[in-house]
Amino acid sequence: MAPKNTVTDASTKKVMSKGAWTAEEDNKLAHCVEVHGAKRWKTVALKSGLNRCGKSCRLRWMNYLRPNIKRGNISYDEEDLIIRLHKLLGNRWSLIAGRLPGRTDNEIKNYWNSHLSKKIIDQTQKEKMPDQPSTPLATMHQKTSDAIQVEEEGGAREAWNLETGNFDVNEFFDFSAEGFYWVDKSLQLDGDSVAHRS
DNA sequence: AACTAATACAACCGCGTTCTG
DNA sequence: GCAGAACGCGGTTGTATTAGT
Repeated sequence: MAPKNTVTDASTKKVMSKGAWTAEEDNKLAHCVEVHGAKRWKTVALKSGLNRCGKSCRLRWMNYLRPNIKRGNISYDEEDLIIRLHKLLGNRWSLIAGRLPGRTDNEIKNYWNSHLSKKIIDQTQKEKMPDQPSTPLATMHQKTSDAIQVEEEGGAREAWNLETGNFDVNEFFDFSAEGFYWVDKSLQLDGDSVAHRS
């Protein structure tokens, strides 16, 4: 029987390592990605000499080793943006991460699950109470809700399909350019570095 | 000091989508 | 056009660390 920290790769039948990455593995992976590029993960996994599957290599690179990864606390602005984007996009973490330079989908997903989902629930409960306190989170949450409500009531834009309850992301973002742009300016952050296109 | 619960985050897993031969 | 391989995403789990009792 294979040890607990191994897994058998379905395609090669090889027994692969799993679990936490060591500094040595990180170095090997980083070097191999430099040579072969961050695309052919099967090749990277093979050429690196690591006993890891391509999937694992990709994940490690994307979430930890990639250049320009921003580590550390999520700022107020970032948190604000995550909340707004989640309201619009739901659990589409990679899309949300694409809007936050240096942040990974995994990091945002973790942050949401451990911090924000709880905050939102607490806030929702408080909002049911009269004379709710005006916390920054409540304000931003309300602002987003208001923006969406205006869309619904105005009916000028049909991002929300009132019959089906469906939401069309393309009505809020323009994905045609690299990155994406706010179509709805009301949801743009103050001082947002990505320009609003009109 | 020891134990338990809560929290944070890295990594794994399964599945849908896209690519390639 | 099809099948298998590879990729990418979101959900979930595992574990180390911290806080509370």
